[in-house]
Amino acid sequence: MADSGGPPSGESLLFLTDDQLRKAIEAMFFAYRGFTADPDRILSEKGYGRAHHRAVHFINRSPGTTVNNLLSILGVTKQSLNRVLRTLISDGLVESRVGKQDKRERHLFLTEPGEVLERALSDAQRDRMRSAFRRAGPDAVSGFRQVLEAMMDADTARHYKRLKEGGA
Amino acid sequence: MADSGGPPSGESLLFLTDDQLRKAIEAMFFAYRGFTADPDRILSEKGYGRAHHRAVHFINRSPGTTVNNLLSILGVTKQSLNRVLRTLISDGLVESRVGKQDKRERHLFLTEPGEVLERALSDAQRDRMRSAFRRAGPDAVSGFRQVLEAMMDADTARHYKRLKEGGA
DNA sequence: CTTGGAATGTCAACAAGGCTGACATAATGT
DNA sequence: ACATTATGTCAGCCTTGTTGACATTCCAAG
Repeated sequence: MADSGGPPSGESLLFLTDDQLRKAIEAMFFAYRGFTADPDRILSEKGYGRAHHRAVHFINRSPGTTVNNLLSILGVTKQSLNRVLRTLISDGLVESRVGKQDKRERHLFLTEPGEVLERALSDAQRDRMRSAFRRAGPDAVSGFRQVLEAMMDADTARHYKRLKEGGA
Repeated sequence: MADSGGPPSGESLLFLTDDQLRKAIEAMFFAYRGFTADPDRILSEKGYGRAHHRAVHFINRSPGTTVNNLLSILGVTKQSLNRVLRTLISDGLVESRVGKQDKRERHLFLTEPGEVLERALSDAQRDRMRSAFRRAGPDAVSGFRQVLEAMMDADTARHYKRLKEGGA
Protein backbone atom coordinates (compact mmCIF):
# COMPACT_ATOMS: atom_id res chain seq x y z
CA MET A 1 0.00 0.00 0.00
CA ALA A 2 2.95 2.26 0.54
CA ASP A 3 4.30 1.41 -2.85
CA SER A 4 2.12 2.24 -5.79
CA GLY A 5 2.30 -1.16 -7.28
CA GLY A 6 5.45 -2.24 -8.81
CA PRO A 7 8.60 -1.49 -10.66
CA PRO A 8 9.84 1.98 -9.76
CA SER A 9 11.64 3.75 -6.98
CA GLY A 10 15.42 3.41 -7.01
CA GLU A 11 16.88 5.62 -9.61
CA SER A 12 16.72 9.33 -9.93
CA LEU A 13 14.50 9.09 -12.98
CA LEU A 14 11.16 7.90 -11.73
CA PHE A 15 9.13 5.31 -13.48
CA LEU A 16 5.84 7.13 -13.39
CA THR A 17 3.07 5.44 -15.28
CA ASP A 18 -0.04 7.30 -16.34
CA ASP A 19 -1.92 4.99 -14.03
CA GLN A 20 0.14 6.00 -11.00
CA LEU A 21 -0.28 9.64 -11.88
CA ARG A 22 -4.00 9.21 -12.26
CA LYS A 23 -4.21 7.69 -8.80
CA ALA A 24 -2.29 10.61 -7.39
CA ILE A 25 -4.66 13.03 -9.11
CA GLU A 26 -7.68 11.31 -7.66
CA ALA A 27 -6.05 11.19 -4.24
CA MET A 28 -5.50 14.93 -4.42
CA PHE A 29 -9.13 15.53 -5.34
CA PHE A 30 -10.57 13.33 -2.61
CA ALA A 31 -8.10 14.48 0.03
CA TYR A 32 -8.87 18.12 -0.57
CA ARG A 33 -12.49 17.39 0.14
CA GLY A 34 -11.52 15.92 3.49
CA PHE A 35 -9.17 18.79 4.11
CA THR A 36 -11.98 21.33 3.89
CA ALA A 37 -14.79 19.24 5.37
CA ASP A 38 -14.36 20.12 9.05
CA PRO A 39 -14.00 23.89 8.62
CA ASP A 40 -16.89 23.85 6.15
CA ARG A 41 -19.16 22.41 8.81
CA ILE A 42 -18.23 25.06 11.34
CA LEU A 43 -18.54 27.83 8.78
CA SER A 44 -21.94 26.83 7.48
CA GLU A 45 -23.34 26.87 11.01
CA LYS A 46 -22.43 30.54 11.19
CA GLY A 47 -23.48 31.39 7.69
CA TYR A 48 -19.99 31.74 6.29
CA GLY A 49 -18.16 30.00 3.46
CA ARG A 50 -14.65 29.05 2.47
CA ALA A 51 -13.91 32.54 1.28
CA HIS A 52 -14.44 33.82 4.80
CA HIS A 53 -12.18 31.12 6.16
CA ARG A 54 -9.38 32.09 3.82
CA ALA A 55 -9.65 35.76 4.70
CA VAL A 56 -9.70 35.07 8.43
CA HIS A 57 -6.79 32.67 8.13
CA PHE A 58 -4.47 35.06 6.35
CA ILE A 59 -5.45 38.08 8.43
CA ASN A 60 -4.61 36.06 11.53
CA ARG A 61 -1.42 35.02 9.87
CA SER A 62 -0.32 38.58 9.07
CA PRO A 63 -2.15 41.04 11.26
CA GLY A 64 -2.30 44.52 9.79
CA THR A 65 -2.00 43.28 6.25
CA THR A 66 -3.55 45.47 3.56
CA VAL A 67 -6.42 44.54 1.31
CA ASN A 68 -4.09 44.61 -1.66
CA ASN A 69 -1.67 42.21 -0.08
CA LEU A 70 -4.44 39.83 0.85
CA LEU A 71 -5.66 40.06 -2.72
CA SER A 72 -2.44 38.85 -4.20
CA ILE A 73 -2.19 35.98 -1.74
CA LEU A 74 -5.74 34.80 -2.31
CA GLY A 75 -5.64 35.29 -6.06
CA VAL A 76 -9.14 36.70 -6.39
CA THR A 77 -10.44 40.07 -7.47
CA LYS A 78 -10.66 42.90 -4.99
CA GLN A 79 -14.41 43.03 -5.45
CA SER A 80 -14.74 39.40 -4.49
CA LEU A 81 -12.59 39.80 -1.43
CA ASN A 82 -14.35 43.00 -0.50
CA ARG A 83 -17.73 41.34 -0.25
CA VAL A 84 -16.33 38.85 2.22
CA LEU A 85 -14.49 41.50 4.21
CA ARG A 86 -17.60 43.66 4.36
CA THR A 87 -19.60 40.93 6.09
CA LEU A 88 -16.75 40.05 8.42
CA ILE A 89 -16.33 43.69 9.39
CA SER A 90 -20.01 44.34 9.89
CA ASP A 91 -20.26 41.15 11.95
CA GLY A 92 -17.46 42.45 14.11
CA LEU A 93 -14.91 39.73 13.36
CA VAL A 94 -12.48 41.90 11.47
CA GLU A 95 -11.39 45.47 12.03
CA SER A 96 -10.23 47.71 9.22
CA ARG A 97 -7.98 50.64 10.09
CA VAL A 98 -7.09 53.40 7.67
CA GLY A 99 -3.37 53.47 6.98
CA LYS A 100 -1.28 56.10 8.73
CA GLN A 101 1.28 56.66 6.00
CA ASP A 102 -0.99 55.98 3.08
CA LYS A 103 -4.60 56.72 3.84
CA ARG A 104 -5.75 54.78 0.81
CA GLU A 105 -4.74 51.55 2.46
CA ARG A 106 -6.81 49.63 4.97
CA HIS A 107 -5.00 47.51 7.51
CA LEU A 108 -6.88 44.43 8.62
CA PHE A 109 -6.98 42.86 12.08
CA LEU A 110 -9.01 40.15 13.77
CA THR A 111 -11.13 41.27 16.69
CA GLU A 112 -11.51 39.12 19.76
CA PRO A 113 -14.50 37.21 18.32
CA GLY A 114 -12.65 36.95 15.03
CA GLU A 115 -9.80 35.23 16.79
CA VAL A 116 -12.23 32.84 18.42
CA LEU A 117 -13.59 31.78 15.05
CA GLU A 118 -10.12 31.51 13.58
CA ARG A 119 -9.09 29.29 16.42
CA ALA A 120 -12.08 27.00 15.98
CA LEU A 121 -11.41 26.65 12.26
CA SER A 122 -7.71 26.10 12.48
CA ASP A 123 -8.02 23.71 15.40
CA ALA A 124 -10.36 21.53 13.37
CA GLN A 125 -8.12 21.62 10.33
CA ARG A 126 -4.97 21.02 12.32
CA ASP A 127 -6.53 18.06 14.07
CA ARG A 128 -7.19 16.37 10.77
CA MET A 129 -3.76 17.20 9.42
CA ARG A 130 -2.11 15.94 12.56
CA SER A 131 -4.02 12.70 12.49
CA ALA A 132 -3.17 12.19 8.82
CA PHE A 133 0.50 12.78 9.59
CA ARG A 134 0.41 10.37 12.48
CA ARG A 135 -1.17 7.66 10.43
CA ALA A 136 1.21 8.17 7.54
CA GLY A 137 4.33 8.27 9.66
CA PRO A 138 7.30 10.63 9.93
CA ASP A 139 8.91 9.82 6.62
CA ALA A 140 5.72 10.51 4.74
CA VAL A 141 5.44 14.02 6.12
CA SER A 142 8.43 15.55 4.43
CA GLY A 143 7.60 13.84 1.15
CA PHE A 144 4.13 15.24 1.34
CA ARG A 145 5.35 18.79 1.76
CA GLN A 146 7.95 18.45 -0.96
CA VAL A 147 5.46 17.30 -3.55
CA LEU A 148 2.98 20.01 -2.63
CA GLU A 149 5.62 22.71 -2.91
CA ALA A 150 6.67 21.38 -6.29
CA MET A 151 3.08 21.49 -7.47
CA MET A 152 2.55 25.20 -6.87
CA ASP A 153 2.72 27.88 -9.52
CA ALA A 154 5.89 29.92 -9.34
CA ASP A 155 4.05 33.05 -8.18
CA THR A 156 2.11 31.14 -5.59
CA ALA A 157 5.27 29.50 -4.30
CA ARG A 158 6.71 32.96 -3.68
CA HIS A 159 3.81 33.82 -1.41
CA TYR A 160 4.04 30.47 0.27
CA LYS A 161 7.71 30.78 1.05
CA ARG A 162 7.38 34.29 2.31
CA LEU A 163 4.72 33.13 4.72
CA LYS A 164 6.64 30.04 5.63
CA GLU A 165 9.73 31.93 6.62
CA GLY A 166 7.94 34.84 8.20
CA GLY A 167 6.04 32.58 10.52
CA ALA A 168 8.80 30.26 11.65
CA MET B 1 14.22 22.52 2.44
CA ALA B 2 13.47 18.85 2.69
CA ASP B 3 13.17 18.97 6.45
CA SER B 4 10.52 21.22 7.88
CA GLY B 5 12.87 23.00 10.15
CA GLY B 6 14.01 21.20 13.14
CA PRO B 7 13.51 18.76 15.89
CA PRO B 8 11.31 15.85 14.86
CA SER B 9 11.44 12.76 12.74
CA GLY B 10 12.80 9.64 14.40
CA GLU B 11 10.29 8.18 16.70
CA SER B 12 6.87 6.86 16.02
CA LEU B 13 5.24 9.73 17.85
CA LEU B 14 5.80 12.76 15.70
CA PHE B 15 6.76 16.08 17.10
CA LEU B 16 4.22 18.13 15.24
CA THR B 17 4.11 21.75 16.23
CA ASP B 18 1.15 23.95 15.39
CA ASP B 19 3.51 25.91 13.23
CA GLN B 20 4.47 22.90 11.16
CA LEU B 21 0.85 21.94 10.78
CA ARG B 22 -0.04 25.45 9.71
CA LYS B 23 2.60 25.33 7.03
CA ALA B 24 1.21 22.05 5.79
CA ILE B 25 -2.28 23.54 5.68
CA GLU B 26 -1.08 26.49 3.65
CA ALA B 27 0.88 24.19 1.38
CA MET B 28 -2.26 22.18 0.74
CA PHE B 29 -4.21 25.33 -0.11
CA PHE B 30 -1.63 26.74 -2.48
CA ALA B 31 -0.84 23.41 -4.09
CA TYR B 32 -4.47 22.70 -4.86
CA ARG B 33 -4.62 25.95 -6.75
CA GLY B 34 -1.71 24.83 -8.89
CA PHE B 35 -3.25 21.42 -9.27
CA THR B 36 -6.38 22.85 -10.89
CA ALA B 37 -4.79 25.77 -12.74
CA ASP B 38 -3.95 24.04 -16.02
CA PRO B 39 -7.28 22.26 -16.53
CA ASP B 40 -9.09 25.45 -15.51
CA ARG B 41 -7.43 27.30 -18.36
CA ILE B 42 -8.43 24.69 -20.93
CA LEU B 43 -11.96 24.48 -19.56
CA SER B 44 -12.65 28.18 -19.53
CA GLU B 45 -11.65 28.43 -23.19
CA LYS B 46 -14.47 26.04 -24.01
CA GLY B 47 -16.96 27.53 -21.59
CA TYR B 48 -16.79 24.74 -19.07
CA GLY B 49 -15.89 24.66 -15.40
CA ARG B 50 -14.45 22.29 -12.84
CA ALA B 51 -17.76 20.55 -12.45
CA HIS B 52 -17.57 19.46 -16.09
CA HIS B 53 -14.00 18.31 -15.61
CA ARG B 54 -14.96 16.10 -12.70
CA ALA B 55 -17.83 14.51 -14.59
CA VAL B 56 -15.70 13.87 -17.66
CA HIS B 57 -12.87 12.48 -15.56
CA PHE B 58 -14.96 9.91 -13.74
CA ILE B 59 -16.98 8.90 -16.78
CA ASN B 60 -13.72 8.23 -18.57
CA ARG B 61 -12.52 6.38 -15.55
CA SER B 62 -15.55 4.10 -15.37
CA PRO B 63 -17.27 4.05 -18.73
CA GLY B 64 -20.90 3.02 -18.50
CA THR B 65 -21.24 4.24 -14.93
CA THR B 66 -24.70 5.26 -13.83
CA VAL B 67 -25.83 8.71 -12.79
CA ASN B 68 -26.38 7.51 -9.27
CA ASN B 69 -22.91 6.09 -8.99
CA LEU B 70 -21.36 9.29 -10.28
CA LEU B 71 -23.43 11.19 -7.77
CA SER B 72 -22.02 9.32 -4.81
CA ILE B 73 -18.45 9.69 -6.05
CA LEU B 74 -18.74 13.41 -6.67
CA GLY B 75 -20.71 14.10 -3.52
CA VAL B 76 -23.09 16.61 -5.09
CA THR B 77 -26.84 16.64 -5.62
CA LYS B 78 -28.43 15.15 -8.69
CA GLN B 79 -29.72 18.56 -9.71
CA SER B 80 -26.23 19.93 -9.66
CA LEU B 81 -24.78 17.02 -11.59
CA ASN B 82 -27.69 16.99 -13.98
CA ARG B 83 -27.09 20.56 -15.02
CA VAL B 84 -23.55 19.66 -15.97
CA LEU B 85 -24.46 16.40 -17.70
CA ARG B 86 -27.18 18.12 -19.68
CA THR B 87 -24.71 20.53 -21.26
CA LEU B 88 -22.13 17.80 -21.88
CA ILE B 89 -24.72 15.60 -23.56
CA SER B 90 -26.19 18.37 -25.67
CA ASP B 91 -22.67 19.41 -26.69
CA GLY B 92 -22.05 15.84 -27.80
CA LEU B 93 -19.23 15.06 -25.36
CA VAL B 94 -21.13 12.50 -23.33
CA GLU B 95 -23.58 9.83 -24.39
CA SER B 96 -26.32 8.53 -22.12
CA ARG B 97 -27.68 5.06 -22.84
CA VAL B 98 -30.70 3.51 -21.20
CA GLY B 99 -29.79 0.45 -19.14
CA LYS B 100 -30.46 -3.00 -20.58
CA GLN B 101 -31.21 -4.81 -17.34
CA ASP B 102 -32.67 -1.89 -15.48
CA LYS B 103 -34.17 0.56 -17.92
CA ARG B 104 -34.42 3.26 -15.26
CA GLU B 105 -30.67 3.61 -15.22
CA ARG B 106 -28.67 5.74 -17.63
CA HIS B 107 -25.19 4.56 -18.46
CA LEU B 108 -22.74 7.30 -19.30
CA PHE B 109 -19.99 7.19 -21.91
CA LEU B 110 -17.61 9.69 -23.44
CA THR B 111 -18.03 10.26 -27.15
CA GLU B 112 -15.04 10.70 -29.42
CA PRO B 113 -14.90 14.48 -28.84
CA GLY B 114 -15.47 13.85 -25.15
CA GLU B 115 -12.41 11.67 -25.04
CA VAL B 116 -10.41 14.35 -26.80
CA LEU B 117 -11.30 16.87 -24.12
CA GLU B 118 -10.63 14.38 -21.35
CA ARG B 119 -7.25 13.67 -22.80
CA ALA B 120 -6.35 17.34 -23.00
CA LEU B 121 -7.36 17.90 -19.40
CA SER B 122 -5.70 14.87 -17.94
CA ASP B 123 -2.53 15.36 -19.96
CA ALA B 124 -2.18 18.84 -18.53
CA GLN B 125 -2.83 17.67 -15.01
CA ARG B 126 -0.57 14.65 -15.31
CA ASP B 127 2.24 16.78 -16.66
CA ARG B 128 2.16 18.95 -13.60
CA MET B 129 1.90 15.98 -11.26
CA ARG B 130 4.77 14.24 -13.00
CA SER B 131 6.96 17.29 -12.82
CA ALA B 132 6.16 17.75 -9.13
CA PHE B 133 7.07 14.10 -8.47
CA ARG B 134 10.30 14.42 -10.39
CA ARG B 135 11.32 17.49 -8.49
CA ALA B 136 10.40 15.98 -5.15
CA GLY B 137 12.13 12.67 -5.77
CA PRO B 138 11.07 9.02 -5.49
CA ASP B 139 10.88 8.84 -1.72
CA ALA B 140 8.56 11.82 -1.54
CA VAL B 141 6.01 10.20 -3.83
CA SER B 142 4.86 7.45 -1.54
CA GLY B 143 4.77 9.76 1.46
CA PHE B 144 2.62 12.14 -0.49
CA ARG B 145 0.08 9.48 -1.31
CA GLN B 146 0.02 8.10 2.21
CA VAL B 147 -0.75 11.45 3.78
CA LEU B 148 -3.45 12.20 1.23
CA GLU B 149 -5.12 8.88 1.82
CA ALA B 150 -5.04 9.44 5.56
CA MET B 151 -6.66 12.82 5.10
CA MET B 152 -9.78 11.54 3.33
CA ASP B 153 -13.13 10.97 5.00
CA ALA B 154 -13.91 7.32 5.54
CA ASP B 155 -16.66 7.27 2.92
CA THR B 156 -14.52 9.06 0.41
CA ALA B 157 -11.64 6.68 1.01
CA ARG B 158 -13.94 3.80 0.09
CA HIS B 159 -14.62 5.33 -3.30
CA TYR B 160 -10.98 6.10 -3.76
CA LYS B 161 -9.84 2.59 -3.02
CA ARG B 162 -12.45 1.04 -5.21
CA LEU B 163 -11.25 3.18 -8.07
CA LYS B 164 -7.63 2.58 -7.24
CA GLU B 165 -7.94 -1.16 -7.36
CA GLY B 166 -10.33 -1.28 -10.26
CA GLY B 167 -7.98 0.69 -12.46
CA ALA B 168 -4.69 -1.01 -11.67
C1' DC C 1 0.25 74.70 -6.96
C1' DT C 2 -2.41 72.29 -9.85
C1' DT C 3 -3.59 68.63 -12.38
C1' DG C 4 -3.50 64.01 -14.36
C1' DG C 5 -2.62 59.61 -13.57
C1' DA C 6 -1.98 55.50 -10.50
C1' DA C 7 -3.31 53.00 -6.46
C1' DT C 8 -6.77 51.61 -3.39
C1' DG C 9 -11.08 50.41 -2.02
C1' DT C 10 -16.45 50.32 -2.60
C1' DC C 11 -20.89 49.45 -4.89
C1' DA C 12 -23.77 47.12 -8.49
C1' DA C 13 -24.90 43.60 -11.51
C1' DC C 14 -24.13 39.16 -13.61
C1' DA C 15 -22.74 34.00 -14.04
C1' DA C 16 -21.33 29.45 -12.41
C1' DG C 17 -22.36 25.97 -9.64
C1' DG C 18 -23.50 24.50 -5.16
C1' DC C 19 -28.13 23.70 -2.39
C1' DT C 20 -33.32 22.44 -1.11
C1' DG C 21 -38.02 21.36 -2.31
C1' DA C 22 -41.61 19.73 -5.25
C1' DC C 23 -43.06 16.96 -8.76
C1' DA C 24 -43.19 13.78 -13.11
C1' DT C 25 -42.02 9.46 -15.27
C1' DA C 26 -40.70 4.95 -15.80
C1' DA C 27 -39.27 0.62 -14.19
C1' DT C 28 -38.84 -2.66 -10.36
C1' DG C 29 -40.00 -5.31 -6.51
C1' DT C 30 -43.42 -7.05 -3.21
C1' DA D 1 -52.01 -2.90 -6.89
C1' DC D 2 -48.66 -0.31 -4.53
C1' DA D 3 -44.43 1.31 -2.62
C1' DT D 4 -39.80 2.10 -3.94
C1' DT D 5 -36.03 3.33 -6.84
C1' DA D 6 -33.63 5.91 -10.54
C1' DT D 7 -33.71 9.67 -13.11
C1' DG D 8 -34.93 14.20 -14.85
C1' DT D 9 -36.80 18.92 -14.42
C1' DC D 10 -38.47 23.41 -12.65
C1' DA D 11 -38.05 27.07 -9.37
C1' DG D 12 -35.60 29.60 -6.17
C1' DC D 13 -31.85 30.54 -2.98
C1' DC D 14 -26.79 31.19 -1.59
C1' DT D 15 -21.78 31.73 -2.09
C1' DT D 16 -18.24 33.32 -4.61
C1' DG D 17 -16.17 34.22 -8.69
C1' DT D 18 -16.29 37.93 -12.56
C1' DT D 19 -16.46 43.06 -14.91
C1' DG D 20 -17.73 47.84 -14.95
C1' DA D 21 -18.23 52.25 -12.83
C1' DC D 22 -16.85 55.34 -9.39
C1' DA D 23 -14.83 57.77 -5.10
C1' DT D 24 -10.83 58.75 -2.55
C1' DT D 25 -6.08 59.42 -1.88
C1' DC D 26 -1.42 59.99 -3.27
C1' DC D 27 2.30 61.49 -6.09
C1' DA D 28 4.81 63.43 -9.66
C1' DA D 29 5.24 66.39 -13.82
C1' DG D 30 4.39 70.60 -15.49
